[in-house]
Amino acid sequence: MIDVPGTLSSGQVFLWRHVGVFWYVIDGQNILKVDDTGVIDATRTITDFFRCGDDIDRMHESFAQDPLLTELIHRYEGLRITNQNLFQCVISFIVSANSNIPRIRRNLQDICHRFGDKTAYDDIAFCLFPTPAVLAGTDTHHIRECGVGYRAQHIQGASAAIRDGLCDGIDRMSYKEAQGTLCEMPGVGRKVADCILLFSCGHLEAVPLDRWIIRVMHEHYGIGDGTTPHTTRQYDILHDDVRDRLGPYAGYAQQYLFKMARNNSEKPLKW
DNA sequence: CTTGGACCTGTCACC
DNA sequence: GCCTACAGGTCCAAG
Repeated sequence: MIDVPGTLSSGQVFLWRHVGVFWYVIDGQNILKVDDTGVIDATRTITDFFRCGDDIDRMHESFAQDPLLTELIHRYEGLRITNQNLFQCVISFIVSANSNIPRIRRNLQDICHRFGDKTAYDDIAFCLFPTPAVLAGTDTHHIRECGVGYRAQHIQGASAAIRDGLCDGIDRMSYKEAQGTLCEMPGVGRKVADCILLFSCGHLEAVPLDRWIIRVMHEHYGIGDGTTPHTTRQYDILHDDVRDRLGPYAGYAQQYLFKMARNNSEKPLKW
């Protein structure tokens, strides 16, 4: 039903551990306990992290006219879009900018170890993700010690914005409205905003256009020229074309294509 | 509105 | 071993 390891290692989620037959996912101040059927317990609230309500059959139907996606939904059966804690998602993708996945994981783990509360669950030690107030009140010099470089200022600024209520009620905003709100934060441009809109706000029409997807859209669909857009205007134009081509489940389509692109790359994945 | 660069840090092909 | 390019982009100053 749900491909838990496949989903957790698909580049949407960075803070999780595989212990025995379970996976433990750090999701803000919450820790989710997961088995191969989905979330089975949590330290605070059991959330619908794997979006079990999504109509997968209907998504398959919407991909019926697309040979590549039709093949990919079978090859990667059970790959899901996640529904993550907003603040952690914001910081995760600010950290992801101009970086790479192994390093993103290290940076986020360091942030938890330095600034998050320590706790235990099933006799296993964990560090939670820090709150907006804690990171907002931390000097950028100390945030920088987590190896995030110039992103430290963005992390601090975005934390302060969220602490002050910028994103309150974002779940009730339209895609464009929420995008505008998110992009007010330092370090959040169109691509990072799309990650947050898709992985935390439930906007399935959001398609994060990273280097991988831009390459795939050019090579397999003839959309765009394969180079990363440099302006928000160029990004928006490309995003509209991609969304129109992939349909109402464009966010899911993006995740399948991203997985394919990474699996096809020569270098072994470092998870 | 478009173009050109800089930017922390780590890893990894090529010299 | 040493040097360069590049990594799930964003921001800022000029043209």
